[in-house]
Amino acid sequence: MKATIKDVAKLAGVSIKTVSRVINKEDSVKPDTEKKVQAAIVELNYQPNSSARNLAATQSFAIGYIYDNPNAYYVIDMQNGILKECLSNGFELIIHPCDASDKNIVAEVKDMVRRSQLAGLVLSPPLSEMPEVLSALDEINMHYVRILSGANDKKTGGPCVLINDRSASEKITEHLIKLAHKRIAFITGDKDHQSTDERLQGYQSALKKHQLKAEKSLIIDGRYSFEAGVEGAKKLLALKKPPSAIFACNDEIAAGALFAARLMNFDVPKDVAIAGFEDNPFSRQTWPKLTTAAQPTGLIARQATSLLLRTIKSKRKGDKEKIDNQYFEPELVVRESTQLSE
Amino acid sequence: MKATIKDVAKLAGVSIKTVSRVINKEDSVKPDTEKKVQAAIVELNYQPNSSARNLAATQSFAIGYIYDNPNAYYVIDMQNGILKECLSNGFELIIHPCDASDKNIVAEVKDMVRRSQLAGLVLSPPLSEMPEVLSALDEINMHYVRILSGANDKKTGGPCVLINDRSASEKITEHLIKLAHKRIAFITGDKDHQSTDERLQGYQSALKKHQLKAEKSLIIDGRYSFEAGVEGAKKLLALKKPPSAIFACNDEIAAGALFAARLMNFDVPKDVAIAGFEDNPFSRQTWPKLTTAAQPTGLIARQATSLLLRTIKSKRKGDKEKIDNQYFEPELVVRESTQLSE
DNA sequence: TATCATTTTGACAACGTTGTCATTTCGATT
DNA sequence: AATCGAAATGACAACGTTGTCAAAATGATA
Repeated sequence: MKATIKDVAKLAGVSIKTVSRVINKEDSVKPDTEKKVQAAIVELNYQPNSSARNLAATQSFAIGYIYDNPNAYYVIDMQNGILKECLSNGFELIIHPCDASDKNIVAEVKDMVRRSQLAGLVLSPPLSEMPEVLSALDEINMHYVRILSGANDKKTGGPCVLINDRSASEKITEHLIKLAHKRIAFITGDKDHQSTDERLQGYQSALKKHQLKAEKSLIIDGRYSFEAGVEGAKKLLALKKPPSAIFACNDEIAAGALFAARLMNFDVPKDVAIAGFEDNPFSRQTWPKLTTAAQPTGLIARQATSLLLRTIKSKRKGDKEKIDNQYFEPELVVRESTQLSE
Repeated sequence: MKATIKDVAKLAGVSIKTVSRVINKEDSVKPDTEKKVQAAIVELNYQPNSSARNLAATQSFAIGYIYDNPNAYYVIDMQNGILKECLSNGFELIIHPCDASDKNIVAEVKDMVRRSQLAGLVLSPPLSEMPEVLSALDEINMHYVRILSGANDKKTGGPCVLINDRSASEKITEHLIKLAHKRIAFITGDKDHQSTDERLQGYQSALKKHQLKAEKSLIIDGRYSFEAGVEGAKKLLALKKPPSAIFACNDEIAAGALFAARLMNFDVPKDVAIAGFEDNPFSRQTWPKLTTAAQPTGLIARQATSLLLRTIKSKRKGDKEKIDNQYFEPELVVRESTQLSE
């Protein structure tokens, strides 16, 4: 039969409440007592009943991850990272797929938070960038951590993990410039995603830094999709003076560009160099393999979750601990789509 | 403030227990009473507290999805499908990534089931095919539903959703045969995955049916990975008499084969046709696009979950309802990697 | 109308934790 | 040794549901 806290208490010769204190890492337990309790826990292979915990405790031990991201690899990496951090802190994860473009998204999020009695929320783009979602969460006083593109802290409720897409974008652009490209085109992602802005700005600032003209006609409005990449690249390569390099806002677009280049008989990278962003696994499986910028999604997820849990715990204790934002910078990964290896 | 069952009871003018009965769809409630209760539930926007439910009820209202599958798209589709079915039945989903090749996998699964007090488990390949996992679950009397490749019911504990990979594999092979290919090669997936067997058998039986010789040298041992596809296809295309078509055990392998063909200056599909399996999203993003077999993963997941929940509920009531297995057959999707569109 | 079986309802004790507050123990200070 | 304050522990009532079993309402039958 499954051991309860009562059994542990009896075996350790202490009260139920003391065991509870040990489980919750409260600090007013003598080291001696704690050792006894821990031993009993191990001996009985005791696992706290999370339902009972959630019921009795004022706040719950579950956080949520709401995602709307067409990139399955990203979601899985995020999810696994969050889960790891949850597990080592005695929290549970409730996942919830959603459609950010749905008009009822705010109600949906609120509903989910209520139904699952969450203690907090991990938000990734595009949800982490939607003011209406954020203010709804602020209204009901829900903790959340946001993962988003941006170099500096926009003022908001909760803590953030910021990905410096702009700087990484500069790196990619400079890599192309170093390869002597003068006419570098850019295909954007969804207009309302902050990452699109950041990456575009990085591209533009790199051009400026190296005194290259940013031609309007070389910037194509796209979306984060393969098809947008195909279309965008087709337009670019059909120009009277086509660009010698295309920097796509993410790998999917870049894969589309690769496809279009092939279609129009442009050799990559000889006739046109192509670079992506995100280091999606398939960026290693295209021909040629894609130059891109890599971010450690799993790690980012873990750190974000850690931030969130710390916020929750500190609020519970009434601490005024300042939780600092975290910063990440994607790294340049050079592959054959821009530079043939020798 | 959040409404409790007590508030609903008061508003509806009945006892708490009656409300509980309505929530749990027990049958001994008068239609009149039920209507009143439902109205009160709606008016108060009442949501049952799942922790309290799980604590009080003998069995829990949570099921688990354990996955070890390198294909993120598959996992996400599965997960979303399971989640939908859970939501509409008042169940929660606990997800748990794992490594099926880990020696401690059985202990890990058991532990997870205990910790989260699950009512049941959804198993997809390769976990759904591991006897040691299944017997461990049988031992602790845990309900589960298995999703796996196979045409007919292997005797086992729980219900199954069976995917007829063999028949789909025959279809692909016959498609190649109809295109006048005589020497069709096959690159296998992981040896210990049932899907590898099934697909290989489908390939072989199609050859036989059309009186084609199954040359040993044209069957290459691979794994479910891009790299295995590259290597396998390299070997095949380096043969003195290379095959005119390659049928890869899944899309990732096929993408690798495509890569190798390009590397060795074989035009696809003119010099060599290539087909995959699974209809992974990226099979539409390769050059040329991959011919493959598509299965409705989300739907499969929902049906499997429905099967599981029915099993759980019927066992609870002591019913002896027979739960039937479900069958799916992937469909042939013809694209440019085997046949140029006109 | 009286009786009985059946259906429908309700009272109350679980379930396994945490929160609150009272009590005990301990060490330092007089 | 007596006193005090702080640290450590414990007793007991929550938390919001479901299970059990008894009570009330209903309908059928005599």
